[in-house]
Amino acid sequence: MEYKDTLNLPRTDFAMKADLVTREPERLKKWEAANLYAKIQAARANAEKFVLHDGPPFANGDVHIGTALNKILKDIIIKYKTLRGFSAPYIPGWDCHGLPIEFKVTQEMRKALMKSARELTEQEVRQAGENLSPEAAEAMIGRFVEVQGDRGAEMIMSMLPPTEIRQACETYALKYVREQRTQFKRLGVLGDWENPYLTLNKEYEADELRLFADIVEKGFVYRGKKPVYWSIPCRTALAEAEVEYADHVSQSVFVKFPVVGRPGVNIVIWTTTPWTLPANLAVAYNSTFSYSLVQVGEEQFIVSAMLLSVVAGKCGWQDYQIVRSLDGEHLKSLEYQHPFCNRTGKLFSGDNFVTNDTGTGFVHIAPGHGLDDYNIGRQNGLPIYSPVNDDGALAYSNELPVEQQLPAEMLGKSILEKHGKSDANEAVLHELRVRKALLHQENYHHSYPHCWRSKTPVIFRAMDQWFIKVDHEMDEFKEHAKRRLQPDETGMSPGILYSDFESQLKAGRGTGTLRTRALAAVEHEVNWIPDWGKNRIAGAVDSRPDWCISRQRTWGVPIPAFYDAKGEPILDADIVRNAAKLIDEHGSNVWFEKSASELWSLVKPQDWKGAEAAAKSNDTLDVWIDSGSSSRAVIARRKEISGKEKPFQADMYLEGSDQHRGWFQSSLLLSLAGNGAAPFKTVLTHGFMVDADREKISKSKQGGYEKPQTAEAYVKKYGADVVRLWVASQDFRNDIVVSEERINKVGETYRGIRNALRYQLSNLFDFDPAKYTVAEDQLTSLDRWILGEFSRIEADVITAYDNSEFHVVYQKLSQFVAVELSSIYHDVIKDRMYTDAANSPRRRSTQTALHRLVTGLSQMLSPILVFTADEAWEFIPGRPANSVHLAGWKAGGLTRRDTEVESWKNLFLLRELALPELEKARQAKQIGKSLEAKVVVNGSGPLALDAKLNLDSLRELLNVSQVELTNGGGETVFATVTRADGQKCERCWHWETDVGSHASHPTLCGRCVDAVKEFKA
RNA sequence: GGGCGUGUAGCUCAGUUGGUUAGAGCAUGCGCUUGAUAAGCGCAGGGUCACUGGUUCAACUCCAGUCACGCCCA
Repeated sequence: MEYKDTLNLPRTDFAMKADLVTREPERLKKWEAANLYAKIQAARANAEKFVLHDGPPFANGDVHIGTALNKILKDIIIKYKTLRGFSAPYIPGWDCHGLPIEFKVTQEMRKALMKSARELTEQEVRQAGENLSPEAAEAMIGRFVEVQGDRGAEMIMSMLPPTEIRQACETYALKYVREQRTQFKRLGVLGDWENPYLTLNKEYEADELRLFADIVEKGFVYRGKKPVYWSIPCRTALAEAEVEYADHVSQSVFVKFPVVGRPGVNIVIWTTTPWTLPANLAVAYNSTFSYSLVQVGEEQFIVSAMLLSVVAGKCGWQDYQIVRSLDGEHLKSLEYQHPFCNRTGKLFSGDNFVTNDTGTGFVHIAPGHGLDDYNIGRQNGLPIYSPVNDDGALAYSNELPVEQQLPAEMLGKSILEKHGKSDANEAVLHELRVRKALLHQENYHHSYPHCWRSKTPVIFRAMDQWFIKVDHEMDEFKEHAKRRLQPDETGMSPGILYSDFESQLKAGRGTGTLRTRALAAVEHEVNWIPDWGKNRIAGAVDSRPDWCISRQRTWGVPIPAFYDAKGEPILDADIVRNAAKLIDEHGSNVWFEKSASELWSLVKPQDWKGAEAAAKSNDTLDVWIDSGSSSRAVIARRKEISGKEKPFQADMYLEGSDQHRGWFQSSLLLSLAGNGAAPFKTVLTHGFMVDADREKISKSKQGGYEKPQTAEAYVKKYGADVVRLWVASQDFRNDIVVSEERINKVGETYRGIRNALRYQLSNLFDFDPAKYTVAEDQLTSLDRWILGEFSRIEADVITAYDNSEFHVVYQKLSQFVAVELSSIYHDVIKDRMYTDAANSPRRRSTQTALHRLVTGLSQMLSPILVFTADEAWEFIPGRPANSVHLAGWKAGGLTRRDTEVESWKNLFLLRELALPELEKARQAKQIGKSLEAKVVVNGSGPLALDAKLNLDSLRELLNVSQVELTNGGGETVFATVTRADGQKCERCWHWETDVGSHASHPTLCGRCVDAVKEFKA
């Protein structure tokens, strides 16, 4: 008889090799077939809710590894909360509108047209314009014939109706929604993937406008001017992404501005855009610079001290003398006369853009023609004056009285350059020369923004835009509250809208403006993790200008505004609500399809007393309004996640730290203005992906090798569970390192965990918990020890999960698996598991512990290792649910008596004494494996007493054949090692003195003889 | 350039209110085992706590500055 066959060696089909790349997709299919997400929701139907609201990624391109990180973190939290018994539904979303998509789509269309424009026939162009009005179609063909060739594409594009572009954008966005959805699912993220929220859905658009209507109603929205990029040939405003920088030669000029009340004294200003001088309203200096007043002939000039010699050289000042030096204090009180307009201006400090490396130390300020200029203008109450018309020609503007504006001979002069010169520039320079105000002129080479279509230099030009007023007095809107009595379609009633605001007023907070109210909410009503997030968003809110919400784009939600015959804007809450209803039915294309008069008749309120509309607005809303409206369009709307008291409020938002200025802020401001309170209770942020050198991964390194940036690349190579474990392994509040080394290390840890699970499962092959479970007080001391340790780990892990410190979960669990389990418990129990009789109490005790351990471990791991934990779960005998993701958390550890804990502490002290001795014996070739040894514990005292009382446990813990005690050596306890007595038992490999004394089994020890007798093949 | 962060062994993390020779796991090297075996166990090596200066009897820890990196602005 082969004694080996009488052992209870481990058996399992749970594979050692993970093979995640092929196994995970199979499990995914299984989950989908079983409708796992729906089952989980049903199982938690009546449980307390936890709502994590998904920030929508942009529906463009493959899922980036950083986006995957975000989704995985969200999924870990959702799965953990579910595990702990919460109802935690997850509704994923996508941001679908916006310039990047429109840009890409129109570029593709343009490319296609470019290719074929040469071969297009008039017939084909006619067909392309089929849906246009007859006049528009005629015009299109006319222009096509006129510009046949490459430019034909441009023209056809410019004639394309917005609905066409919008249709193409929608198709594009939906394609990427589908692709990204597949990629997100592959990561193991469970959610309502069949019903995600899309900002292009008509229901979403309608709810967004309903929120907007409330904001309009409360008086937050106004029309004002702001400089935008303007392309003269294309007669359109451009977005940042449509501007490309190219070398350009500008006219750099020094101009003298006479100081009022100081005859002969002049400031010398610098500009590279002379045509903006008619719009000059101020001059900026740098308060940290020193300035010099210099005498040149009859005149005196003020310039930066540092730049004086350069300026003098350029202006040809032969001998000049410094009269005195001046600083910011002197300058801020000065007033100057405009060189050719009938008005004066003042000086302001502009330290962040007035430099000392070029120019004169004074920069001319035209608030209607530059961003720095605009900010200076806004800060100091100057009009945003832009005397330029749509054709890019100088013109009167109604910000200033006509008599203060530019000389009549400049009117109509074009800014557009031809052969490097523009009429407007020439006219201004001529005027300056005539008035002897031009001190110096030269060519200036620099990088300047150009229109991507026409390749001409763009100009900065202030245009009318819609704004949300951030310093709007919020108690003004109490009056508006009385107007609305019925809840709107989003379920938001005036009571909800205003009650919270009232309570804030009573608490002494939130009076004043939207800005101060937002800062109060940031400070008192939202929990920011990590806490510096609070500073971050407070800084953003504190410093932000009014929110410019209009875009001159096609792919977005239309602003349902009109203009009357005089061109005055009409924006009214009821009109917006009616438009919302219309869009709810037909989608926002209706705004682009129907004429102004048709729309007006559809949305005009019955009791309308204002002016009649003559034209409709063609602007769309900033996309940050889209995603920022999700508190209404998603949280309040979806029954499964809407809050009880505040329907629009979620428990948590979780995004990258860049969203403090982005989505967190837009959501907060819109919700405060429109809903009355913050949309989130807790905001959790994570850092960004960086490579092994801690630089951002998009940066391509020397040598040209660029790291894969899509989630798919990593999932295909390592499997989703390893990617997820890697996400969990690092403190995500800092930056996350993505490197081969790191992921490989995590892969090692994964294998360690998987192997521990496998070992436990393989020793439960004959364990039926219903039959063999041993009561807690009957468990062996060793099993009680490991379950006690497990209890400690459980508590730590729960705390770590609750604090969203997944790296602590990772550390605790991986170290527990490596130390307490693998190197101690699993190693020690081999002996009893393999050699005891199958049904012996000692073996069943250990199986009871293993069963509890593997169940608990699978559960604790399930939020992170979503596939592996579920795979292991299927092998657990008598498991309480079909999937690990369906089961509720049940503590697997136990609490031990203090005396027990104390004894075991001592046993481990003894182990620490003995192990080095065993190692020495091994090095000396006295023994090989520990079972060949006998350990003698010498000494007396409590340590020795515990050894005496737990001799069997100690022997197991040391994995030796014999442990003996002697009193020699006094108080100090020490261990000595010798070879074990007796002979090696063939079956259990222990050295025992009774081997040979059993006639039937001469090579076995007594314990094995008994086991063999009981053995049933 | 400004704001907000981060910087502890090769890697990922601990490190309490300042208080012994700064810890853990993994990885590495050397052994043991061959009844978890493309596994398991043991032992060992490895750190100017980014740098500089200051406070203190004492600094990884507190203060100031520098450098590097990230995010957001300009």
